[in-house]
Amino acid sequence: MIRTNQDFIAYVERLKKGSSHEIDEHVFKPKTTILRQDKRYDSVYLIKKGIAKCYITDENGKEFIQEFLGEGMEFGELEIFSEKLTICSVTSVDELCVYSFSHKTYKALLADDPTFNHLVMKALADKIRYKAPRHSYQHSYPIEDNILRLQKLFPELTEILPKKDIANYIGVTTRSLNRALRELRAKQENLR
Amino acid sequence: MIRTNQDFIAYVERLKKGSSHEIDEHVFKPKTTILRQDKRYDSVYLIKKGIAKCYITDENGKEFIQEFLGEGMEFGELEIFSEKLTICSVTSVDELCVYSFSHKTYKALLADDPTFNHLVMKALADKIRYKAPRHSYQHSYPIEDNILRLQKLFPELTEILPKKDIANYIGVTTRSLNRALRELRAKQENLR
DNA sequence: AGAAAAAAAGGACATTTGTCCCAAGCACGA
DNA sequence: TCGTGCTTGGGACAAATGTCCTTTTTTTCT
Repeated sequence: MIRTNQDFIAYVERLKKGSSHEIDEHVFKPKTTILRQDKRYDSVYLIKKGIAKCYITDENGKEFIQEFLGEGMEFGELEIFSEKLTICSVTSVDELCVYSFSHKTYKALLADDPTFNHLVMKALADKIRYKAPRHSYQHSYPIEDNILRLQKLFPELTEILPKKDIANYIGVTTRSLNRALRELRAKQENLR
Repeated sequence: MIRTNQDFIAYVERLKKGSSHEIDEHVFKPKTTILRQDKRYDSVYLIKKGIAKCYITDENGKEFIQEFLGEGMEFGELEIFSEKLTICSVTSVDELCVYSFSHKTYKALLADDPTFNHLVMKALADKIRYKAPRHSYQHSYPIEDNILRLQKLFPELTEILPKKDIANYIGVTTRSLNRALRELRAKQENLR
């Protein structure tokens, strides 16, 4: 659920030391919104440390969380390829350290550095691979199954995130999430 | 809903005429399954003409349609970047004409042809952009709204596709789709 | 520390969607 | 041309989820 990409971060750190490219560093406080849906930006970010949530808000104000980004994941890169507005808002969950590239630098790297090019391409492909089964799974299984799956994959996450985020990630209301959690607890009582 | 990419097809046709690369052509009959989920393949396909559906089947046999691919859309390309199994099955809806590249050829083009490289990258980025709001929308709105949206975007599609596919695309059962359609009809009666 | 705001939990009820059926229409192959 | 098997349409009921609201607890800010 929290996605990472060690290869990418390792390579960018190497690049930055080489210092032939301008790569900046930033630190954002928890709960800072870095990208806002439907705006235009001129930077691409790569997460060095921390967790960010990437989400869409619809007209009714409902949030739908696309993914949680961890070390080595980038955001703001889609706008390099089609000169459009950002589709997702991105907000830091805890303290977030990032590397940032201007569009200019990023494009230059894509064009001149085959390794970088390949890493970006792979990262895009992985985002697609990741999303496909996820939405399918969420549709096909009851909330309880989704919770169990999540708790198995990221036991620690339930501690960090507010219930609302977990609900938005699964795509249900907080009420439904609570109900499901209670039923799970009841079942575990019964087992003892 | 049926996605296309004219730039890509135009460029590949130009490439093929140049004939320095091996690009084959294939025609598939309607309802032919070209890729099967969880198998391994050695080709990438680009649609020249026709429509294909791209879907995931879960353990219970439920299909969830990811997207409908039209002219200029590719499939089987994700496996170039991570040497994994295919995540989606792909089946022709009507007669389907495709160009096909061996992985070897495709990789060579990616490495040596910057225009091709850029087109592929943009295509990947667009797939991500496309999926994000779609799943969010489907979750947040009732079936009726999803149908109306679909009918507005692709009035012809309702003719070509069996109801089951439309339901699978929206992510509901055929029963629910029918119910929603009937209610829509009733509402339109009332207006007159 | 104390007030205000946000998060968590859950009751009661409404609505949506799914499941399980059955029946009619149509389509394609033996 | 006659079946056999999809596709379509819908009834009846069950289950899941959402909405609205209230209460309690926790966090945050001054």
